[in-house]
Amino acid sequence: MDREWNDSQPIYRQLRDRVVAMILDGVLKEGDSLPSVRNVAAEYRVNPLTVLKGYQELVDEGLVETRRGLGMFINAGARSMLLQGERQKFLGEEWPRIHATIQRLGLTAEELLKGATSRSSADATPSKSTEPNPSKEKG
Amino acid sequence: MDREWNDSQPIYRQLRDRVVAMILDGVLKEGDSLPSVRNVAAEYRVNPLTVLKGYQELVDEGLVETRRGLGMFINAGARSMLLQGERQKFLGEEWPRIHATIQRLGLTAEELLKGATSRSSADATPSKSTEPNPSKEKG
DNA sequence: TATACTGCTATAGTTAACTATAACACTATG
DNA sequence: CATAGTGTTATAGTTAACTATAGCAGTATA
Repeated sequence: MDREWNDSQPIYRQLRDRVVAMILDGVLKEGDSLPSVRNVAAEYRVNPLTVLKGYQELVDEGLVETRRGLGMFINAGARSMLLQGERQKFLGEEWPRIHATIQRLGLTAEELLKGATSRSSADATPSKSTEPNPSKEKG
Repeated sequence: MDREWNDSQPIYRQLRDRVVAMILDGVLKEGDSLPSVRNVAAEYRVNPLTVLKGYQELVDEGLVETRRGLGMFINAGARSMLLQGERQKFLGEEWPRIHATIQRLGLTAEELLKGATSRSSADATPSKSTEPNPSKEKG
């Protein structure tokens, strides 16, 4: 877990996404309590209200439940709901755009599957040519 | 070109990305003029200032040039600059996150990169199991 | 000169995201 | 009761994104 934020999306949403990731990864199990609003706020140096907002999204999605005075707990079935819902969202809304980008950049499956997970540098030296998609030739 | 916007990113940036896509796709060639600020603003029902802001990003990136009274024109070398820069950005910043998501959802990057293009419905029926990453077993 | 295109600036207002600070309400422990 | 942990609400301020509206400045044509 890095302590930094992406400028391309609001913090509260990134926060929500991290919890989702932790549930999917099994780091947080059903019945577990989420780290407290104040703790998270302190750890990430973020306003408690921002954390709360992220957590509330999870409540609204039915993934998490609040017990007053105790904390927030992951509901039973949260993970399978997530697996289904997030898959659908990803395949339907995100992947098409991503795939289009990949093709536009002339990147190959090989290229992407090579270093993939742990890599965060990037050589930008694809195996093909410099002319990726000479298909459309508008007049 | 659809006339709609994504809530996950500011309009001016999406606008910039569309022009970039058109350059990469060869729809807009070097030397060509961009559609005018006012035209785009009218067509997409968006404020001219928002369009201008998107265009200015392109100018700042050195992809586009302004000729007062005439319009904005795509610079020579814009496409190869883009191919290099966007590849690097994608491989270094976006793909690692995307790949992590794919794995979390129990999907395989291979499969997505193979078929995928024209699909936008989403079945949520991956070839593996329903338990994607049972690696971590926190106490 | 006038007309009609360009990019661009100026002014001003709305909304969403985020912030700081404080206090309230509930639960468990002592 | 007090204490210390939860989530939650209230108040108020900053910033970025977007909007509406108007006008300036340059270019080309007539």
